[in-house]
Amino acid sequence: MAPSRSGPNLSRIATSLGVSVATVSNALSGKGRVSGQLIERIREHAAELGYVPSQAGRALRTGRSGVLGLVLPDIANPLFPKIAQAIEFAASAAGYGVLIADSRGDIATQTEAIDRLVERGVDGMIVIPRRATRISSTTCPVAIIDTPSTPGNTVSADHWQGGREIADHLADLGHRHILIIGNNQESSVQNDRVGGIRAGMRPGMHSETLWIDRLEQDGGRGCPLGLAEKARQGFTAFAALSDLQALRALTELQQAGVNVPADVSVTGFDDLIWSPVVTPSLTTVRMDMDRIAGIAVSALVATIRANRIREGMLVTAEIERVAMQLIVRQSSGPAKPAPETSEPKT
Amino acid sequence: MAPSRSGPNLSRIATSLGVSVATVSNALSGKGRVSGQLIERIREHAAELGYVPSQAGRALRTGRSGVLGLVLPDIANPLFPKIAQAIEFAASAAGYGVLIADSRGDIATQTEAIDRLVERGVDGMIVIPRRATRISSTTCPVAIIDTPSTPGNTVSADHWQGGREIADHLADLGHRHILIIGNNQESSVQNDRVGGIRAGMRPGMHSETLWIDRLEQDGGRGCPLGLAEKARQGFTAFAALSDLQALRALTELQQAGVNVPADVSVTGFDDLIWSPVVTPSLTTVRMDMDRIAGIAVSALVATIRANRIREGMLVTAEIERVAMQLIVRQSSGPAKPAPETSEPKT
DNA sequence: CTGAAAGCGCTTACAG
DNA sequence: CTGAAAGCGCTTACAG
Repeated sequence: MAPSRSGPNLSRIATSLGVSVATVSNALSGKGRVSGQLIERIREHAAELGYVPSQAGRALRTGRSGVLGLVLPDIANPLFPKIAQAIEFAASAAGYGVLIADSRGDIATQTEAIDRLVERGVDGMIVIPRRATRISSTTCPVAIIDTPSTPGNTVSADHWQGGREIADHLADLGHRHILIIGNNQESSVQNDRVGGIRAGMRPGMHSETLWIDRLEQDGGRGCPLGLAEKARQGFTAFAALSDLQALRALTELQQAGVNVPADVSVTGFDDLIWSPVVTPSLTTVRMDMDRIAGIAVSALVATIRANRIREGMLVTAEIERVAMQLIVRQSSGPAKPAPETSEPKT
Repeated sequence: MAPSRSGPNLSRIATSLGVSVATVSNALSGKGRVSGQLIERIREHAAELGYVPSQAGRALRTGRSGVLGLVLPDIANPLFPKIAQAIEFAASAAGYGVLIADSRGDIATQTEAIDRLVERGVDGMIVIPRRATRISSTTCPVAIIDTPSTPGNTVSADHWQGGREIADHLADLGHRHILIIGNNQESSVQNDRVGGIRAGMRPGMHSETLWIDRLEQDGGRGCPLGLAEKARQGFTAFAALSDLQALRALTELQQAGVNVPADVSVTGFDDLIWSPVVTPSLTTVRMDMDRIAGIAVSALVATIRANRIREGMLVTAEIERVAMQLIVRQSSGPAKPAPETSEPKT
C-alpha cells in the first residue's frame, strides 16, 4: 500500500462533509460552480482540519510543480546573495518556490545541476551562467542573467553604461589619470565595465588597467599592489571593477598613508554590503537587482502560463539591459592638481 | 484529460520494449528481481529515450519529495551565503534538493515561509531562525542552526569558545585594554561572543563594550565611532563581534592615522570574504560551516529515513557545538607598551 | 524472473 | 449546482 500523508486530504474533507471530492476541490479553488453557502462550509471545515493541499498530487495532475530553479556559479561570492534574494522575492510573490543549485563555478557541475533541476520538475529556471557558458537547450523555459555581451535571451545590468557613469563622475571631479583595477580579464562583466569607463574618457584623459592576479593577500603576508607608487606617478583616481577590489585598493592606500579622498579617489562597482560601512564610504555603481529579478521571473512565468513546455525554450527574444545607478559617497572627491609631472610614467 | 509530460515515461519504455511498467521500474531502481540481461536492455533504452523520472509521480507514491527546505533570515547578510552554500553541498551530496525561503528578518514572514515549505512537501527543513524565535512544531522534521544558547535541537558554532580564542590571542600578544565592538545587544550570537571574550580576560586585563547603533554611515556623510580617541585613552585592541564591524573599525582607525597593527590590533569574527583581502588582512575566527551543515543535513536525513513523518519532530536531542578556529592575519600584533596612562578613562 | 493491479491526491471534462 | 470517473507517473505488495 502506498503510504498516506499525515494531514487530511480532499477525500477526508469530502466524506466528513458528505459531499464529493470534486466539489471540495472546486470550492477550495473557486473554479467550478459551487453554491456560495457550500463553499463557505467547505472552506471553513478545511481550515479547521488544517488542510494543506498536496503539491505532489497537484503537480502530477497539472504537470506544473510551482517551482523555479535558480542556478548560480557561487553563492558565496558577494554579488550573488543579493540577486538570489531578489529572485526569491519575485518568485515567491508570483507564487513560486525556488530550488537553488550552486554550480561551484564549475561547468560540468552546472550542467549536472540543470539536469537535476529538470528531474525535480521545475517549471522553469533562471541561470546565472559560469563565465561565457552557453546553456544547452533543456526541457523547460530558461531565463539567463548575465552580461549584455552574452548572446541569447538574457536580462542584465548595463555594465558598460555603469562604466560610463563612473568615468563621467571622475571626469566631472577633474580627474585626468585613471587607474582601472580588475581581477579577471576573462570576465565579460569586467570587460564591459572597462569598456564603458574607457568610452567615457574625455580629451586629455588617460586610463590604464591593472589586472590583479590574486585578490587575497598570500597567506596573509601582504603583497601590495603598489598603488601608492601609482599615486605618486600621477594617478588621482582608482576605479575598481568591483567593490571587493575597491576595498583592497582603499585599505592599501590608507595603510600607505595616502588619504582618500583628499589625495586620490577610489570607486567601486556593485554597492556591496560594506560599501556604506567603510571609512571613507565607497562611491560605487549599483544594479537594480529587484528590477532584473522581476524581469527574469515575470518573463519566465508568462512563458510557463502561456505555452506548454517545449524543447529548449527561451523566454526573452531580446536582450534586456537594466541601467546602473551611480552612488556617490565619500571615497571620491575633486582631483588634486597634478604635482610636478602631469603625464604619468607608464 | 490530464496533460501529459514532454518526455517519455515508464509506460512508454515498457510498451516500446514489450515488458510491463513494473519491470521497467524495478530494472531502473534495481529493486525487484529482474534478470541481468533485461536490466541492461531496459536501462539502455531508457537512456536512449532520455528518460527522466517524474518526481511528482514518485513523490505522490512514496510520500517523499526528496527536497529539504532552508529558511534563513536574510541571505543578503554576508554570513548566510556561506552557510547556504554548505547546506546546498551537503544536501545535494545526500541526493536532496534545497528549496530556499528568505524570511526577510521578519517573524511573520518566517512562519509563512515555513508553512509554504510544508505545502510544497519538503521532507524536512533547516531553519536559521530570526533572533530567538522558537519554531512552532511543524509537520516535518526540523533542524535548527543557531546559537548554543538557543534551547532545542540546534547545531551551531561555539561562539563563546570563539570569543575565548580571541581573548587568548590578544592576551598572548600583551594586550590589556580591549574594546569590544558589537552592533546588536539582542543577538544571542553576539552575546555569546562577548561572554567568551570576557571569560578569557586574564588578571590585569580589562574590557569595555561599545554597541554601534547603525553600521552604515549616515547618508555616506560619516559618523565616526571615535575609535582614535579610544586608542588615545589606552585601548590597544579592538575586538569586533563580526568582520563587518571590524572593517568599520579598521578603516576608521586607518583614516584617523592610527596604524594597524603597529599602534592597535583589530580582530573580527566569521572570516567573511573580505577578511583576507583588506590591508592589513584581518585576524578573525572562523566557523566550520561545512561541518555545521553536514551535521544538520545528516541528522535530518537520518530522521527522514528512519521514521515516518510525525508532528513537530526534532532531529537532534542534544545541542551540538562546533568549535571555531582562530585565523591569525596581519591586523593583530604585539601590544604597544601603554603610553602615559595605563588605566583608560571610561 | 515477470506482470496485473491498486493507489498516492489531485483536477478536469462530462453527465446528471 | 453537484457527483462519478478517469488519469497524471510512479512504486509496491502480491500472484503467477
